[in-house]
Amino acid sequence: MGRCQDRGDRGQRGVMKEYLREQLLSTLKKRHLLPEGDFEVEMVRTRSKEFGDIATNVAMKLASRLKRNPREIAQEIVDHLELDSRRISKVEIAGPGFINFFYNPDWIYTQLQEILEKGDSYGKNDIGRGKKAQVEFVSANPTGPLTIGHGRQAVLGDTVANILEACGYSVQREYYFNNAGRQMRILGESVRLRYLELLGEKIDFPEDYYQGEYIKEIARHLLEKYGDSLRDRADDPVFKDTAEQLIFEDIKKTLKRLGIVFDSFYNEKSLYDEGKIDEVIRLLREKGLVYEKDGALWFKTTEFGADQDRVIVKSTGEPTYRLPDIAYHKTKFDRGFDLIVDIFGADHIATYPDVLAGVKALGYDVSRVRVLIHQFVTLMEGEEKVKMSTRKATFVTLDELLDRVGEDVTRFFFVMRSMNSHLNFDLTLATKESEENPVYYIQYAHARICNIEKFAARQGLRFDPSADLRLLKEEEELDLIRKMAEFPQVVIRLHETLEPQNLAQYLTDLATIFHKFYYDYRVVTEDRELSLARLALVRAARYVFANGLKILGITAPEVM
RNA sequence: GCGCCAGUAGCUCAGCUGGAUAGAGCAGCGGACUUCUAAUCCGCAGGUCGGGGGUUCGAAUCCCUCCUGGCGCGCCA
Repeated sequence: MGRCQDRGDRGQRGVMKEYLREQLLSTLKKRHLLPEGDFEVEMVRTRSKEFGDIATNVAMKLASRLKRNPREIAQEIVDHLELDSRRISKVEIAGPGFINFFYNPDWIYTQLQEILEKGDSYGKNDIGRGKKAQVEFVSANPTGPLTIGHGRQAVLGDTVANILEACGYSVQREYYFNNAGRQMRILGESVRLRYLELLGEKIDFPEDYYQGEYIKEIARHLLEKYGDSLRDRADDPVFKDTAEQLIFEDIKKTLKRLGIVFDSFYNEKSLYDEGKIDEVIRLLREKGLVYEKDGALWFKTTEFGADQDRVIVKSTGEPTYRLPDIAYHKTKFDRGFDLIVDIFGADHIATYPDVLAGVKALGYDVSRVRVLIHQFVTLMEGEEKVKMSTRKATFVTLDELLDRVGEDVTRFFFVMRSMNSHLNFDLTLATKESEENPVYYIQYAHARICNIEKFAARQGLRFDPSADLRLLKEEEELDLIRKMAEFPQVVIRLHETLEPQNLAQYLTDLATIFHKFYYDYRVVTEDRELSLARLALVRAARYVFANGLKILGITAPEVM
């Protein structure tokens, strides 16, 4: 693991990229083609394999600065470029002036070899080695079951955490909640009223209380446990506390189904109890960043680019939500996280700049914070749009979705699209679509490989790492290796973008190439040596599928 | 009025930070199982990348402007 420098590019492909970049740079210098000022030799992906494995656009970028024909420049570069033929077997000029490089097949085999050697750890890197990261997500107050909307955030957050783990970070998954606010007070009251109803009292249940059936269930639970002894205990915290406890259990159970387990639950209330709220006020006061007006305390967010200052303590003496949020984020820094990821729904788009301004005001390095905003899931019941509200109990729970389409499909569905896009979720089509879900396409590839290995074992053939990989000469075989070799770069890119759909996309592409190979060639043939080489090939593919699916939190079945 | 996100095939969406002929899955049409799993493969059809300007060798991608949809813009959280 020692060879990793602290740069983006790693692995064989990265090494090749650097090699070509250096050779090109020295050729440009030699031919006095290097312009004044900044100039980067850029290596780009090729559109398809007929354009080689990797290309550069330097000739085109130089054309305007040198006022010369790009193809002519490309020709001059190629004529004077000295390359190791063991690495690059062919160089071509194509299109408007691309210089395309073709890897020597030997080089491709070394990439396959690397996958086989690394196995389960292939694709991982140590960008985050020795660093602590925290991902905060879901963070729904325990006022009701998780909905499909929460599901998107839950899966997104957990997948981001998986990505960071694959990059060597030590990751903490945290759930932030508040059990002391108005919402929770109403929750407790809602339960109490339903309890009284069960005791036969006539209750006028307010419209803005929690309407869900689960409130009645909690009330029944109280009735069984305490009988009618709570009838006149209007101020007893037991209503709220029991509701909180039962709902949290429910939430955790749902998350567990998706394979999501939080390392930490952070209660907003503790910020008050431990004096962290007052501390923030004191610090901001010392820095002269707050002032009083109209009986309220204002934070000078305008000094951090906002259009107006914000109230952090109301004239009633109560803090606004901003203050605990800032104090909470302060604890993230104080707890020593090198990378802090916040995942919010689109409705919080306007609040996070205030929070960042707050921690910045306290002297922290805001560049450690990555805020991921995801758009909402629009739930469709056929043509009908369903407005979801926990309060009104017009929601479809995450559990119901899991019952209908299953855990793997749910996870894949929520990360196969960009978080920036609205997700149209037609419930009536969910089950039907799940039968054709692309997640099966990927899982099937993995299962097929497992089956091949079982079949081969029955023929007395087992994966042998010393197989002669040079027997893999077919285009489909080389395509598969090329695609697999991209995997470490994909993970590095995931670390940069934190956009899991890139991985979903990659695995789908890889599965396409694998299935095509499978259809065209048999792994187990009469030719023992070739069979061993192909067994090594599919073993490598199995590693990549399994490693990729693991990051997505999706099972890699051996049989389907 | 202001901010953020989106607008790409009939539908749902990708498009790797400005590259070569814009892709996939559904849906439609036509083919492929005596074979290691047909949850697969092959082919056909489907596009003024919301409209209009601009930047440059080159734009779905960057800038400006307009249109449409979503989410926000509180001494609510």
